[in-house]
Amino acid sequence: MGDPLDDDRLTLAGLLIESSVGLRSQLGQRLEDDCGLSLQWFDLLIRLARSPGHRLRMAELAAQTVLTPSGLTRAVDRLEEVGLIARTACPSDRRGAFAVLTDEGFRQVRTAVPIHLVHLEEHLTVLSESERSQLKELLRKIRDHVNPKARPSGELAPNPQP
Amino acid sequence: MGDPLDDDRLTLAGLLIESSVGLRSQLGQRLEDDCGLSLQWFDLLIRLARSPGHRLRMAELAAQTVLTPSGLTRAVDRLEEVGLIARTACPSDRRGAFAVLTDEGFRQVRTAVPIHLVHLEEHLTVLSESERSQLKELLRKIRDHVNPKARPSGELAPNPQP
DNA sequence: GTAGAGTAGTTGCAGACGCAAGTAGGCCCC
DNA sequence: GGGGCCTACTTGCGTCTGCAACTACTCTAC
Repeated sequence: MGDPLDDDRLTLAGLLIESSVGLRSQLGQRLEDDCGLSLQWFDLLIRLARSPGHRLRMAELAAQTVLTPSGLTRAVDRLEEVGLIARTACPSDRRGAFAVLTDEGFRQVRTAVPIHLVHLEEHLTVLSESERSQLKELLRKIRDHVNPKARPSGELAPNPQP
Repeated sequence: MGDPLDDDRLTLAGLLIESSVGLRSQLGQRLEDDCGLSLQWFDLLIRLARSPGHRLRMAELAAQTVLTPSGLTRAVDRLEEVGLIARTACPSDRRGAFAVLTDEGFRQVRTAVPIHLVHLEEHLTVLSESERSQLKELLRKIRDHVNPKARPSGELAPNPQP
């Protein structure tokens, strides 16, 4: 006992990573099968769908997601190639580019979301309603500490602090 | 409201993934800088260090980690190349191989763990002691549902059910 | 206005991964 | 005891990723 190899915090970090990776691979598989979208694409599309004008600056999108700017460039390349999103120039800053959802892109998220929710629910049945909101708040604390930039519209704001 | 694009469960899944990915990149960076180990290597080494005889079958190791068998093969190749682990034949099944920690490998985990714990603690300060154990139990439920195979020694057993 | 510093996004390159096919060994049953 | 089926691990191949270097533009100070 007292062996640092068995420290509780290692267990916690391990569980966080394992559950996230496991969930991602399960959801990704199902989404791919049922909608032909990778989880990554879905993630990008839904973030655009929730943004005003269905558009977001590249940098903003990169900050919200798991990707570096370089990774985002290629991901957007691929999505553009299949016509789900498009790039448009930013009028106020000619260096910048917007990624904007095409109609087809929006149509696809719209149909994918309910299906994805079914998959997700299958994995969340192990948690009660109150456990879910507990978990959400705990994770939010970690996320905000670990990647504060993701917050703006990474997810909808919680009840704001008074 | 009621828009499925804003469903609470999407937020929850998003937070789980974002916090895990964020944590991983932060911890990986620090560990790399301070110990010269990637998080992946550290993960493999510590799993071996906790196993009887500092050894595990390849398949078991693959199940516990984030890797497919093929990915594990290469990861072990690389670790073998730098002398942190070695492969040994399994006497009872000549198809199988054990990955076993070398002395140097064990020495490196031993010194890396306390450093890693410091890094980890920096991110966990946002949670109280009781929040940590709450979070641990919630995540364990998800992990067990999403990747039951990881359980055996993926982490130490919790208080067993009576 | 223009030099210099900083920022947005893209690309060359090398490393790592997963899938599917391959190899080698175990296991069962006739 | 040997054909057929399964399992453990490895390898070929295509894809994706991040880092660092690069281009193009903006902003500040003079």
